[in-house]
Amino acid sequence: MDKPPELSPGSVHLDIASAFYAGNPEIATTAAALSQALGPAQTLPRIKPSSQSLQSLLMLWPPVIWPTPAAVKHPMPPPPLPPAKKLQVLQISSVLTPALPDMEALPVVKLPLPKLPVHRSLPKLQVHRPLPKLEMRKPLQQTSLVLEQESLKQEMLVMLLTSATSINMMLNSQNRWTETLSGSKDKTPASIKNCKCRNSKCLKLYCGCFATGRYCKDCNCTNCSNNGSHENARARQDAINAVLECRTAAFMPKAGSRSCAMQSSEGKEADNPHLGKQTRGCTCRKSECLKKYCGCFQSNVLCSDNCTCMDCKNYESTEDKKAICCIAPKHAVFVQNK
DNA sequence: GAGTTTGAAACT
DNA sequence: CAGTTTCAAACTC
Repeated sequence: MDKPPELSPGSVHLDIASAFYAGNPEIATTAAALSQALGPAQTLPRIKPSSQSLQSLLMLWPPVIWPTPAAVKHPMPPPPLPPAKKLQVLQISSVLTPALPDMEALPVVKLPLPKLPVHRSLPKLQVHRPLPKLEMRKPLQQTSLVLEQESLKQEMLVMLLTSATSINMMLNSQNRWTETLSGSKDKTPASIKNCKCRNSKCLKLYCGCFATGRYCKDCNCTNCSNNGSHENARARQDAINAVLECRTAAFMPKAGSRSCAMQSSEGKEADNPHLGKQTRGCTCRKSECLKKYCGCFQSNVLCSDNCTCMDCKNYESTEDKKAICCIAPKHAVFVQNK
């Protein structure tokens, strides 16, 4: 089984393909193809969680949906790929159009072009002619031209690149992601979209909106301070600071999170390469990791060695798993041994 | 829709 | 760092 690429301590791993595995199985195959085409993964410069660099950390807000451990550790066979949706590409692209010219004014962290890991088990991309040189910061209009002119595979490649560019922009924006996502017809589950927080003021990770870096909008929460209003801006920023100071790896997907106290006492993620990366796993006790209580199950990934769950049945070839897969095809996508 | 169960986050 | 409490989502009826 392939292991995830070695990362320097504290570094941030940008693996778009796996990210899409976790969040958007529909284009998992394309992600795999892109991984093949682009080569091995690269890491972003390490960011130390010092107060001095807090501003830099904040530029990573809101969080990017990172690959879960199982998605990285167990490259999985891609699900059936639906027909390419050109309309989707256009929707995503609209985020980058001059309709939002102020995006250009945002501070930009110059990130190396993310080279994605090669998943050996994934199908090889059949390229009949050399692909055009990929340009991450290529203007959108050029990207669209390529989209129209190239073959279907290249079209899907561009779609991923566009998404990758969006991720890049998200990394450089604290609020734009929120605005663009909430304003678009994203596919975020309604349960995550609309929180019902009562006591946390939507400024703690209990709140799904806050935890995913979004403002509350059309939620049923009470006493909300995560609504983007001017008077709450400071409180929200303080909450973000507090969480980031506690855990630089906060807001990564559920998989082995450590409590704030635990992390701060350990204090040195750099000494432990398993902290601060996509090493979070579930700790389920009663759900057998077959219900949405389980973060792994919810993310459509199998439990991994990082999990400390009990009576886990969220692994390949479990009869219970198969049964649930039949009932809920959504969760039948990724099946791998623990 | 109300009440219960669950696991993560927060706290001690 | 282990144990407890709080919290909100998932689930059941």
